[in-house]
Amino acid sequence: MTSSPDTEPARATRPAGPDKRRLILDAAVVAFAQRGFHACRVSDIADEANVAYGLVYHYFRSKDEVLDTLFLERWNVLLGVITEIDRQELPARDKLYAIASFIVDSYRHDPNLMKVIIVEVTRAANSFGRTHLETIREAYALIAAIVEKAQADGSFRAAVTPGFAALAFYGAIEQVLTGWIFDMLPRGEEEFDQAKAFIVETICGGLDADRASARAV
Amino acid sequence: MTSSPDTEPARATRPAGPDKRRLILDAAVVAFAQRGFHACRVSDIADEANVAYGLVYHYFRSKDEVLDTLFLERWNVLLGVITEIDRQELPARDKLYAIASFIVDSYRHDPNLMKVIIVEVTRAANSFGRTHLETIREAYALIAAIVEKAQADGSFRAAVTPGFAALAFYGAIEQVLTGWIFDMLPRGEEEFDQAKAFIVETICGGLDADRASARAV
Amino acid sequence: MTSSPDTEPARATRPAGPDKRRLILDAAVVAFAQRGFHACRVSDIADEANVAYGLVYHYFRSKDEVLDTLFLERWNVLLGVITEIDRQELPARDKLYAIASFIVDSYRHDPNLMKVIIVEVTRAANSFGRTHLETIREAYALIAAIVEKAQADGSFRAAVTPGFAALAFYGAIEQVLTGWIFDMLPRGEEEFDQAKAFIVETICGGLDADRASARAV
Amino acid sequence: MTSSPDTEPARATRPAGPDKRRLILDAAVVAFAQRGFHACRVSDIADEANVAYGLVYHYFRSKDEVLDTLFLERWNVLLGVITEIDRQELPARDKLYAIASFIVDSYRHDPNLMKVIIVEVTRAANSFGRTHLETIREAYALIAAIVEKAQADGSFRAAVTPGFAALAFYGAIEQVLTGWIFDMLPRGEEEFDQAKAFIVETICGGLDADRASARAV
DNA sequence: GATGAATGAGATTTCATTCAT
DNA sequence: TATGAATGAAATCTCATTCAT
Repeated sequence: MTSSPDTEPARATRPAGPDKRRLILDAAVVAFAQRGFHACRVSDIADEANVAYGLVYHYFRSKDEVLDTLFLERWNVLLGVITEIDRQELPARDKLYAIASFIVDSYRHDPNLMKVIIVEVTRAANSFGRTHLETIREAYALIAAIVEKAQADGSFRAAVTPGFAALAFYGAIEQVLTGWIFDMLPRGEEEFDQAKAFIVETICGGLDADRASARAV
Repeated sequence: MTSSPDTEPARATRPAGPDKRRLILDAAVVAFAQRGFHACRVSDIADEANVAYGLVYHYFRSKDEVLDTLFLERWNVLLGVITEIDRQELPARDKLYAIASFIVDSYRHDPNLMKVIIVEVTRAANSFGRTHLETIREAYALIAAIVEKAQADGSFRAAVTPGFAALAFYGAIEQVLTGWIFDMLPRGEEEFDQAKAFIVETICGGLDADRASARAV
Repeated sequence: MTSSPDTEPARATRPAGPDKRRLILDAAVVAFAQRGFHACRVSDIADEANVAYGLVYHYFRSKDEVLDTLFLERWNVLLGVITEIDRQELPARDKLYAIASFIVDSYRHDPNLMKVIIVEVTRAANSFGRTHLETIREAYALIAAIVEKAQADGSFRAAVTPGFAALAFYGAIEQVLTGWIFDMLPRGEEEFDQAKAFIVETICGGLDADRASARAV
Repeated sequence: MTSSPDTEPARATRPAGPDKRRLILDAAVVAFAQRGFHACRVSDIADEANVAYGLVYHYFRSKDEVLDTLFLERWNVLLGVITEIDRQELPARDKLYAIASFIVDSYRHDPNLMKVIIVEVTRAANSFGRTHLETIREAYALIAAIVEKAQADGSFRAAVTPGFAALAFYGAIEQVLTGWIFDMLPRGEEEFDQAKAFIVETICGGLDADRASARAV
């Protein structure tokens, strides 16, 4: 893979040693994943991090800010990765594969974090999702741009709009992650790799045996 | 459309007149959609319904039960509709179109209800989603069965498993609804109909211009 | 026995037939005994009586009034019985025995009612006990009068004041009932009769083997 | 007196200074005594202690736990004292006197606490009394053991069983306290001392002038 | 930096009581 | 009489946040 899913930019700007701020963020991922953001008390985070819960307020203004931080940290990595992928000379299909691959690997690497991001942010229409709407959108836009270019150079059909294609593509990914999050789908190295392929295959290849049927409706 | 999205079975089992229970359920949809389940107080529901909030507890054991009721009512309609669609003599692609159509029309008819169901239940991995997991799964299974039969009769390629195809299909739909819910996508009669077509076109037709590239991975 | 413990004066003033008021009172005894006055809802009484709970408010102004009625009904019977006993030509010891006997038989006849009266009224210093203080006192006064006369005629020693003797006597009875109420003491015909004798024996006979030791302190 | 009634073991295990936990317990005694456990809100306790009511939940899991703590603290002192008294070389009558003395002095020292314990626990057959049944029983058992030994060595008559004698003895004490609690009996140094003597005199000496009448029944 | 005692707004839920039918 | 839908005051308990140490 071009980009590793475990890039942790926050660590770079912080001194080595017992970084309590990082400790708290990592603990928050576990705690939020386990109980959900609302049901998770600040003291649950602190317990998980083995620090006094007053310390959480030393590093973060509020419980919300902890989640905001987790989301932005990770989402910015995603945006960077997509941008980087798009910069390479690759067929659109391979770019989409690389993106799916990065997200699936993100889940493989830290399932709790992806669970929190999806459940508590990207689908939370009344709270964090609304707050971070623009940031979330950027990802769709980058994917749409990839599709758009592919349609322009003829490698993708123009049957659907680029924005819609991006939506469907990302939706398929999120749905697969949701399947894992809910224990509805088996997890494992093989499953992860198969999922990447299937996502791209479904969205790019389509289900129809006979493409003639793929007339615009 | 074969099946109307506004079937309301509960109404049939209740006497006519000022059905306060229905009134409360409908008010809950609005209140939950507006503020989210957690941020919504029982008194918000009561205010919306113009009843004393004690009455909510006369008809429902708890705030949870209100959401459970809303979800089950609607999801059972969905399951019935999918079953009905599958029973008809139609190409698989048309069945999928009918399903996408029903869900999109459900949103068109009552966007708040669909918002609540998606945001508070089908994606709420730590609360209601977990509770209703089996019920949610049934829908995927019904869709997967449609794909499976189509693959057996050769109308669909076997590039991906039926379960996976169902996931991607439903994921695309939910993502489109999420786009509307977040005001990221324009809404309107045209957009709704286009979405139905695009969902099916993407999943069935695929993005690739050249199907040769659609080799199994 | 001189006086039967199951006199029910309320019944006399009411018409025969399906006396719902009586039904509710009897149901209240069961309900209060089972859950305690506070934990018992008005609907529990109604359920026990098999009537709608609105009816409770047709016959009684409040939940409190139901308990008040139960207590007064029974306590007035007790006062009447003690008065009647005192009127007879009997040794004081036998009078005390008759009183203990009546109360124990009351418990034998309707343990729930006595439980409610003791637990919810005669020991409830902050609620009903305070309300009915004067009525409760009358019983002690009647007993004290018996002791006083016995001391005057020399059949009882004057080692303690009559009021105190009455208190100790009634306290012993209530404690025995409490033992039954809590399932700390075995219940049964034999135990009931033995209790009557033991109460009188303890209070009148004393524990000391050597009465010489019974000097005033 | 051998044992002081104001032993406060909890204080020993806590640091000096403004012990808020103790403060809350002491305030709870006042508040429970004043309004009764049920009518007393947690905020009444907090007000009485001059702390925010959230602090009550910092130290105790629930309002129930506050009462449980108060009861157990005091009852364990009682059990210790009775055990200690029994260990001494004393006539049974003097042991009973010492016990009555301790309990009466407990009331003299902290009437509110004894009121709460009797009204809300030892007589509360449907709530705390049931919970602490075994603990309450231990006191009766210790008293019964004293009587039993006295019967064995001939200093007490065997007219009644030890268990019954213990019940009557404790019942007389509780009834006297109840008299004070209800303001039915005058309180004062003289009355307290007289009560101790009267309780023992009644139970041990008996009321009968002529012991000949004290035949076993 | 680090701790956790202290605060108090705010949520759910219960249930006595009223009242239209 | 009899019913039970409707009301809403009030109570417990939770937990984010502050702050003295």
